[in-house]
Amino acid sequence: MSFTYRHARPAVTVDCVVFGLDDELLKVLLIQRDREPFAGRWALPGGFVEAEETLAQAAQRELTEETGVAKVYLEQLASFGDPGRDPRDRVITVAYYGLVRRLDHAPRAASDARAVGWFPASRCPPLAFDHGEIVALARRRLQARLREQPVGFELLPRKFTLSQIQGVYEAVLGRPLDKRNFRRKLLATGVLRELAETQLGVAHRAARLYQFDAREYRARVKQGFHFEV
Amino acid sequence: MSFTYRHARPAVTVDCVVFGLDDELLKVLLIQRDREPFAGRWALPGGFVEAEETLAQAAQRELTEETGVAKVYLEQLASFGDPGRDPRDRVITVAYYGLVRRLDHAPRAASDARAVGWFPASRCPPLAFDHGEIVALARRRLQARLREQPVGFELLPRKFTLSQIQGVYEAVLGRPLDKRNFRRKLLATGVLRELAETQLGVAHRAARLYQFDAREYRARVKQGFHFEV
DNA sequence: ACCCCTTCGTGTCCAAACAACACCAAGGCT
DNA sequence: AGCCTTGGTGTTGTTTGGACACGAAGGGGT
Repeated sequence: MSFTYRHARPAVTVDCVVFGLDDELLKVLLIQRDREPFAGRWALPGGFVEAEETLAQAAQRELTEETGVAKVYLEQLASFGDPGRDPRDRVITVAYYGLVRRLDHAPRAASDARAVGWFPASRCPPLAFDHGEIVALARRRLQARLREQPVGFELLPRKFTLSQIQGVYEAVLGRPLDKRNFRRKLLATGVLRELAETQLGVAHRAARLYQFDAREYRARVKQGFHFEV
Repeated sequence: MSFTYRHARPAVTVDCVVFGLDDELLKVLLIQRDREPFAGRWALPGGFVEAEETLAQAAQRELTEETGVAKVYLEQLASFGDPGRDPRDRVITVAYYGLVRRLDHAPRAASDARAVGWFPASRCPPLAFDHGEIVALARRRLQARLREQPVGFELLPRKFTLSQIQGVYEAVLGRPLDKRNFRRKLLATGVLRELAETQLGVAHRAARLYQFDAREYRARVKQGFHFEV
């Protein structure tokens, strides 16, 4: 029997919630839709899954097609499939969230995006479909992940100061942290490599630069180490 | 333009990883498939999403249709959609995981299940599709959830002893816990109501019964309380 | 009636982790 | 030279976490 075909098939899409940091403010990358439904509305970059790609590949591809942002750290968030979430038809979307170093990427609108922009994560414009809900979930997930996985570094340049990484945590968690306690705890994880360099071109004492040591991190994880801040 | 129809549509299914407890051993509810592909193989209960139901509803429905197990605590786990995970066709599945009080349910095979059975979570038979991978992820998620959300009670009768709930934690986490420390920590959360009753019909000193106080839990959460064991 | 066996229920101490807290140093700018 | 900004550093008191042992209760068996 053609069991496979007995059911009306929903369309399947992927959507990406991409976070970036800007002046210590957490922002989300959005596109302005060029087509109905919701033409002119801001929305998450995303689109239909093609036949021969994985879900994660589809997310990367759609993100790049619509915004020019490529090679991003992406992780699956959740799927949304309420009937009626898309007025056209039954559409089930698999949402991903990701983090980028904003300066490494210059988003440009393409594909069916009329424009691209960064918006404060806590104050997005009204979004198309149920994308507002997806962004809200992504923020909560990010907050939880940040404390248990070394993902905060993805928002910073490869070399960063301790003050910068503290800024990341404060921006995402939304509360100030104690400088001394934060440094002690983060350095105690042993996954930061202290560099010989310091900042350049700042109008005050230059801070030491650090780098996340992914190799060391993986080695420690293998031995049961659990990152936590 | 019929943008909606430009893409070959994958089929969308839901699958359920239902955990239950049995003699302090964590088990998973599986069905034996009656049809190709993988006829005769054990697999997760699940099936195609219908047009007018949410994903969560589809999960509950399929679970009940195939195993008779109804009204289960279910939570979305993740989606799996690699091309080739189903030999028939492109199939994307949204996986859910859930917890049941085993004594409240007497599974019976139905629909396209030839048989139903409970298997130790750490020693399942070879499973159809990528279901082994899904079970593995569900176990990891359950371990994490158990420590941060009061979900362990879902595996026990409504009234339980402290030794029983400790057994739940030991079964899921896979390691023994100290009785006095565990009790101190769990009671300190303040979400257990101590009942006037004790166990009946045991051949030794009867233990006091407790009940999870969901109302109190929600009230505390609203005030920023974070359950943790 | 007595003993036995099993499970219940309880408190202390030490170690580690955490939170609060303030001042001098460096270095560009005017 | 002095100013202004940010960098970098330790101690202390409090809280939390983990190790650890024994008498009490109560049904079963003799």
